[in-house]
Amino acid sequence: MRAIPASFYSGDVDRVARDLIGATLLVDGVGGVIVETEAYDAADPASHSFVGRTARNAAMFGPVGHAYIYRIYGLHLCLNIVCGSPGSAVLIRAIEPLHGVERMQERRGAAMRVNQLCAGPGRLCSALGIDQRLDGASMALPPFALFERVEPVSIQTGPRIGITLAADRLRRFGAAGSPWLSRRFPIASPCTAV
DNA sequence: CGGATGATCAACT
DNA sequence: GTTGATCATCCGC
Repeated sequence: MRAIPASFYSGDVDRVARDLIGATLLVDGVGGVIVETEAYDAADPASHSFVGRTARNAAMFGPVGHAYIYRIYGLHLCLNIVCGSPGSAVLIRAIEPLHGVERMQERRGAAMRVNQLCAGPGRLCSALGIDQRLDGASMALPPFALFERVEPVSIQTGPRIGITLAADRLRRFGAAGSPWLSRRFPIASPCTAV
């Protein structure tokens, strides 16, 4: 497996969000293959960075390839990877659990169904043991590890989830037909092979 | 099953 | 005081 270099994150955020589908994400050896992402940037009303740099979103304007982690709805954490244009990032929404599934189950509870372990940004952070202190940390250094996609994937596009502003933009990307998605894509949404 | 609800934090008005 | 890039649980079919 080839580690993802910093150059991977330059250029169009949507392209990065697409290329991260199929990549392998590990936190302290626990993780799997990314199957769902969303793209955000400073020109996007739905993005935290739309209002400019603040204390919370500072990482979004920091080094490329680092993590932007924030708390949502008072309880859950979400993991983003900072991209080339300032204020842009990719939200990691779901992965296929492959490594350290036992540790994930310890964290999420044994009752949790395996296909729900990492299906959603909050669940994913919980299962991988991500905490807010990792905000701003490099995705290329421990405890993180990121590896490039090896197999070709069919990628589906659709509207982002939980968004009210700019809800019509198709900036959610997923491995077509994957059983590990947080939600199914609307039928007849665009699908491209990569 | 599907929809409603409450949990609980931090940024911003 | 309000509002979220959410999730687990409860309740009604």
